[in-house]
Amino acid sequence: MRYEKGHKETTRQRIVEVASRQFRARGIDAVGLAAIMADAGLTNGAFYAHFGSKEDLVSDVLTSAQAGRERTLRTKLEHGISLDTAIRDYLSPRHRDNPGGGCPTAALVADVARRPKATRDAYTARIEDFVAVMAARLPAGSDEERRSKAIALYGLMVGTLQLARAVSDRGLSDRILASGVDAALALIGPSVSR
Amino acid sequence: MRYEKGHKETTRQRIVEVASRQFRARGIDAVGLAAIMADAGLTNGAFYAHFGSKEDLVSDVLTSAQAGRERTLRTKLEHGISLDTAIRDYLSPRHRDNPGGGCPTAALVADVARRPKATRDAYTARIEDFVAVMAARLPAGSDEERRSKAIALYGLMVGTLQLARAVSDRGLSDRILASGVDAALALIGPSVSR
DNA sequence: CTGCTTCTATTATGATCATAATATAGAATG
DNA sequence: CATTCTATATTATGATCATAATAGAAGCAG
Repeated sequence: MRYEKGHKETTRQRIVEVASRQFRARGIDAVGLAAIMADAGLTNGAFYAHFGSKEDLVSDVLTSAQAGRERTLRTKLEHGISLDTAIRDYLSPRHRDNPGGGCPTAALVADVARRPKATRDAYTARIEDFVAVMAARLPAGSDEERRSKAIALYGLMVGTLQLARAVSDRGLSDRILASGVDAALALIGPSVSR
Repeated sequence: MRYEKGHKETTRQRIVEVASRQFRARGIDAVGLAAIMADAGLTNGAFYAHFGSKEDLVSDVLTSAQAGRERTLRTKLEHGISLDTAIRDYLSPRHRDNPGGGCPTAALVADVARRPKATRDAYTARIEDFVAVMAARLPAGSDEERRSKAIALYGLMVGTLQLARAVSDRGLSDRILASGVDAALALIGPSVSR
């Protein structure tokens, strides 16, 4: 049947959103197209009306999820929320316990490293933008120094969150998060609004 | 046919080693048992003479790989290699370009977070030991302070290496590694042998 | 040197995978 | 109002998945 115009775009976005959540929660390779489509209220075969391949979807998901994260961070920072607070939110039990709705990089970096070049190209561009947003908020230093610090800070946050998620002992996991916060704040140096 | 005693244990170890490399290189879910067994010079069905399930193998691989890493680090440190050097080795292009032979945590943490409790329990114990080895080499501070720093340091190293691997731009990747080294050294503070 | 035992191979299972061809409903277009 | 167009459904493809049952070959115990 033919649907009202705009329907296809809506459906496509729904597929991306559903896939985004499932990929982050269960890993890219662990999620089949059938599961994604069923969750989007469609069947198997409808997938190829929207994407050329699963890899195309993966690329789309990574791009939109990371761009969404960047937008959220920028909005927060523009509304006066400190970088310190953003770091504490990132390394919070709430974020740790919600991988499906959380940072796509923390959930999928290792997976990204194994994907074809086209996918990694798209991801790389989003990472550069994201790091730039963080760097702009860092106190003191040359542009290159701030950029370097932002990169390491992001690496610290991503790695720490992943460790906190992997470990099965709740107490240890909490301490991992706390250690990450301490180190992150030490790394960015004395900030105006602590 | 019946083989000389000890043969089974040898074969089992070979399976673990092959799986360890493949898991780190391609991700746990992306590697099938058939590929592992073929690479070990055996066929599909021989697997269940050695392991009860794929998950048992995963648990074994994580444990042995992380324990191996800890042993290597401890040996290095005991032979007078500085923590700084160990960090530089970890965040080197060589390590980045050899995921299959590198740190199992950098390659598989996110995967571990999605595994059943038994697997995560085994992994958690290995991580605690690993962090203890690092903490023992940190300068100054109380035991708890050193432990906290060691955790964050490991998180920083893991996350940075992952970012360097995911990004498709070689120059950016190199800069990510360099930023990670700078931040790591800053984090551990002034050390005796820089 | 015969027969038991054990490790591995062979083969089979049904499920699920990504991908694709065909079918159909119904809105858009004339 | 008839026709064309298209988003989705249905169904099928062959590959590969983890797991399992059966078979066979050879070291070792008697």
